Amino acid sequence: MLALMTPSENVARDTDVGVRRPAAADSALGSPMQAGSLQVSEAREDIFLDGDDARNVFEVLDGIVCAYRILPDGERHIVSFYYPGDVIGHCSLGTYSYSAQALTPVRLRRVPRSIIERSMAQRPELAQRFLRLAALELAATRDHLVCLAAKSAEAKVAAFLMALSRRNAAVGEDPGRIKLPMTRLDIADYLGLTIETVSRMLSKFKRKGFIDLPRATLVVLKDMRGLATLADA
Amino acid sequence: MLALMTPSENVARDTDVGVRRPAAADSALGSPMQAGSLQVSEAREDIFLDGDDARNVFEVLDGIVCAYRILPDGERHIVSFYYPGDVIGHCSLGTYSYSAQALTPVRLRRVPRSIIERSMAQRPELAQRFLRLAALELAATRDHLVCLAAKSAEAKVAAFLMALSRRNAAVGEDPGRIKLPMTRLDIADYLGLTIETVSRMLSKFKRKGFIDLPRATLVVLKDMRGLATLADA
DNA sequence: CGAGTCGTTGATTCTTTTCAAAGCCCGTGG
DNA sequence: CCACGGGCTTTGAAAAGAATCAACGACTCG
Repeated sequence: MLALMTPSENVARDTDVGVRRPAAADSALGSPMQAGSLQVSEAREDIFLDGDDARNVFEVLDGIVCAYRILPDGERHIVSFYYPGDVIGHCSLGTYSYSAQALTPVRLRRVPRSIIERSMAQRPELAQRFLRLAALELAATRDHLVCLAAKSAEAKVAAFLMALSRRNAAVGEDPGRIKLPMTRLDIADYLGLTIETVSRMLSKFKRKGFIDLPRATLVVLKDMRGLATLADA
Repeated sequence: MLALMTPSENVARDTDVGVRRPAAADSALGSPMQAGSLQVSEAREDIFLDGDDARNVFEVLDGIVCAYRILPDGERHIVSFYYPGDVIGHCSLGTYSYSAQALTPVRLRRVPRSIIERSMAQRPELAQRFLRLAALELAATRDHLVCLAAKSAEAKVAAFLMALSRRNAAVGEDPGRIKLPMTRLDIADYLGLTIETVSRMLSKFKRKGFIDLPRATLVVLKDMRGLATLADA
C-alpha cells in the first residue's frame, strides 16, 4: 500500500512482507497463501464491493488495484493503491468496508479467509505476521490521513509523487521515472482534489523545473530535493 | 476510537471490545491486560511520543486521550481520540508512529507489549482478538480519512458531532447531549480546519436551529436528522 | 478583582473549485 | 496511410469556500 509520508517503515516492509522480487519463490504471506487460486481481472473491473461478505484475501501479483468508497453524495474516494506484493482484505471484519477495483489488468492470488483463519489458529507466528501487516497498513493510512488533512494541493501532489518515487526505489525501479497507471481522476479522488487542480499542480511543477512530463502517464523527477521540500510544506 | 462515518461496526465493537460498562469486571482485552499497572496522567501530559520505543499498550479507563503527529512544518494533526474502553498502541511496530496525549486527567492500564506477545504466542484466539481490534481501528481511520478528503467544513463538523452522538448512544449516554472535553483547537486539528472555521460552523448550526450551545463545551442536538444530512453532504 | 486563555465574530485575502473550452493522444475505420 | 471520434488532459476565467488577520467577549484560576 502506498504511504504518503516518511519512509519510516518501508525498508522493513520491503524485506519482511516481500515486495515483488525478481524470482520470488515465496508468497508475501508464506505457505497459507500458497493455497490460493489465481484470479485475473481486467482494467476497471471490480474485485469486490463495499458491503460484500469478506470471504477472500488477495495478494496482488501483477498490475495495480485501488480501494475506494462511494460517499452518500455520490462522490468516489480512493483510500489506497495496491501494488504487486501488497495484500488486500486481510484486515476486514465480517464484510468489506470498501470496494476494490483493478486500475490495470491484474493477476491476483485469491485465498479464502477460512483457510487463513484455520492456519492462524494452529500457527501463532502467522497471526503475528498478519498483525504486523495490519500495523503497516494502519500506519500508511494514518500517513495518508495526515497528508490529506493538513496539506495544500501543491504539497499533496508533491507528496504523492515522492511516495511513488520511494516505492520505485523500494522495488528496484528507477526512482526518478514514475509511471502513472492511474488517471488524473484517480489521483484527484485519492488526494481529495479535483482533476483540474492535480493537472495544474503538475503543470506548475513542470514550469518550475521540478519535473518533466513527456506524456500524461510519465513523470520524470528532475529535482527530487525540491519536490520533497514542497511535499513537507 | 472515534469513527466519523456510518456506524457499521460500532455495535459489534460495543459488545465485543468492551466500551465502558457500569461495573465492568473485565478488561477490554481480557486476562493479559489484567497484568498491567495503573498509570495516571494529567491533562495535556504526553503519554508517549512519536518515535519512542513501543514498549507498552494502554487501555483508557477514564478520561480522553488523543493521538497526534507534528508535521515537518510544525503543524499538529490529531489522528484520533480515544475514550474509555479504547486501546492505544496495540498496533505499533518497533516504535510509535505518533504521539499520545491526555486531553483530560486520565487513568490508564499500561501493559508491556512483551507480556502481550508472550500470551499471544500461547493463545491464538488472543491474536485474533488483536487482529480484530486492528481491523476496527483501520476501518475507523479510513472513515476519518474519507471524511477529511471529501467533505466541506460544514460536513466535517456535522459528522464530528454525529460521531460523538453515536458514541454516546453506544455507551448508554444521552446521544443528544454532547460534552466536548477537547478545545476548539483540538477539534480543528482533528478535522483539518482552523479554530475560526470550527467556531463559525458551530455558530451557524446554532443559528439554524440544529444545535444549542449553552456552554462552549456542551452541545445539545436539536435536529439530529438535519445534522446527519449535513454530515453526508 | 485581574490576568490570561479560550472562543466568537468580522473583514479581507488566498486557495481551490466550478464552469467552460480547447488540445492531445490513441484507436478505429475508411 | 490518414482522417475522424471520443476520452482524457490541460488551460483560462469566475465564483465559492476556508484561511488569515484583527478585535472583542467570556470564562477560569490565582
